[in-house]
Amino acid sequence: MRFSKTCVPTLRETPSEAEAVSHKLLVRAGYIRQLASGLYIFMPLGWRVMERINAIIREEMALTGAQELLLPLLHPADIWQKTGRWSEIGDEMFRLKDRTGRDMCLGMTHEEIMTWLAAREIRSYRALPQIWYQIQTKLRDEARPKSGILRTREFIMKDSYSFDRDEAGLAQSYRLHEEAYHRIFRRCGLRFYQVESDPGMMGGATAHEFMAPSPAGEDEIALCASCGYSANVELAESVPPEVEFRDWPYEEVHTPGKRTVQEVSEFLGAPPAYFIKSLLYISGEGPLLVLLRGDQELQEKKLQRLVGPCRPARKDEVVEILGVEAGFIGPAGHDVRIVADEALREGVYISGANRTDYHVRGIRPGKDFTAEWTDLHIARSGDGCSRCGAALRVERAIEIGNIFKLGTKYSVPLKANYLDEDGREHPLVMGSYGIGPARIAAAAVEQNNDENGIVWPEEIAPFDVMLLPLQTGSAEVNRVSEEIYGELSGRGIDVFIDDRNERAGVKFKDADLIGIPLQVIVGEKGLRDGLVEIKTRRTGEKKTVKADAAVEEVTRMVRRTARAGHEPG
RNA sequence: CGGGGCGUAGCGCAGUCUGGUUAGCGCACCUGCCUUGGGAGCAGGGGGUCGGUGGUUCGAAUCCACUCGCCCCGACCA
Repeated sequence: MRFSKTCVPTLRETPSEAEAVSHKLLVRAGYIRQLASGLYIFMPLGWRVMERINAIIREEMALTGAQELLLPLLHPADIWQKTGRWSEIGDEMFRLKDRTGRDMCLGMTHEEIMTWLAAREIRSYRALPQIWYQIQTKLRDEARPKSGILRTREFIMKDSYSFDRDEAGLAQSYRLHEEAYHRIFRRCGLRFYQVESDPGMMGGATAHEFMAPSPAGEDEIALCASCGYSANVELAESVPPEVEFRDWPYEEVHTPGKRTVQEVSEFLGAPPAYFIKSLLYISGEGPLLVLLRGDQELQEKKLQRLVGPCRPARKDEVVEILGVEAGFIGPAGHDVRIVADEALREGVYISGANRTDYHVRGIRPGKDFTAEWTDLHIARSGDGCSRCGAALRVERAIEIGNIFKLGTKYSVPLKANYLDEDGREHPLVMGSYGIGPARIAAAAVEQNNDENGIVWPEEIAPFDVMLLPLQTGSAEVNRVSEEIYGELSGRGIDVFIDDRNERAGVKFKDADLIGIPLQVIVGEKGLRDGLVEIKTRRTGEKKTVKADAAVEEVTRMVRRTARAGHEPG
């Protein structure tokens, strides 16, 4: 392809609204343009990257035996009503009416429609298992689109769905996806982790996320380098640092106006870890008291998994329910349900005295109060791994894929059943599996860039080679360039030739910014000795070769990286 | 949805507080000369309803009200 005939609007300056590195670079290098908040246009180079990613996904999905199909993105409401999600999901679903007044929505995901299809077309155990997938646009009216193409309101997703006769079959389909995802992300050149995740509203028990570490990510993951434990911090378990307790006797202390752990800690001269933090929450089943060590934070997702949807109590509710002002709540003497973090099981603590302006020192769990013990705190870097005790590391990461065991959550309400050998009817056991190609692209840029621009991983770069004829006025430069261009193209190598009538400096800058892995530089200077240069974008390394050997050498370099990318994970 | 910031040429910005020439600068764009291995130079040129609406005023990019849009933090996120 020729630069002069392609719309690649590179920018010298960073657009002011861009914050994330990938956003800045993708806009500057002419890959994407924004239409409105959370709505992006993929320019020719950007779309090539997406298509290359999708091609990898298709190849690897084919190896699982999955079949590609395409579903509508405009859905009738009644199917979503049958599974209950029409009412469960709030403003995040785009809703509309057709001309006859029928309620419709734009697909945020396709469990309902896939299950609807399976209900009609799968009858027998003989047809199982099935894996169906599509690469389709999804629409979600995000509360806050952000970071360029990392979180948008309209985005392309590869979503697949497995249908099995039982849990064992589902486990197999799940495993096939795990393996395929590892191959896909590896080929896309990403550093990533597979972590345990919260199944959330998807239902089912098991779920994993694929996370590409990056400061631009929205999630945090806890990792153990020693035993390999890895989980989203929403559910990551950890053992907070141990504390040397003091053998305080039980006594009330006057703490006038000191409410927060921080304030009382300073006032009494005892570190926060010696405190019990008491938080009142309101759940569907009534109030509950949540206890944490003073140096820990509550992970609300963990609490919600235990007690269902809940929220912090208001100040007036605290007084009404516990009979004490917030700030002086203690764990003892209440008849509400009490849940406490594991870290509090042992020790001697200070906590509220359930009396304004007083705290109690010398509280002993088990003796002075009882509770349901569970892991409720937020895992932090440096905490001990709950499996092996080694130090955990917490990193920010971009979610690039997820896999869920759904079970029969959708097949039951949509009556997606099959008949077994004995003619008995059973619901299909399902899984669902997503990948965001645009997030792969963004994560790849986040992880692969330098001060000059993008450094694409080989397999997802828009082209294999960027060819730079430095002097378009020179017949010799043009002749050699066109020859190389033609021969490489003939060998199936994708070449982008910068045939613009620009100065050499402009071409170098744009080539580095755009980030194609190899640059072939054809200039008058080199040609005087019959030489051209091959530059590796990532390392900046340049090698000089005879012009007539360039095609061979480039072919060798491209094939080598391509092979490396295909190695199984 | 709460908090903060910003809307002036394709991009990046100044001017707004303290109203008053023809609204300015850099980059980009067009023409010519010159130059040509890391975003050249000189000369000339095109491009703006100052986000929108309404108000105050002799006079509004500038002051006031409303409104729309975009970004960031948080809440949210099958």
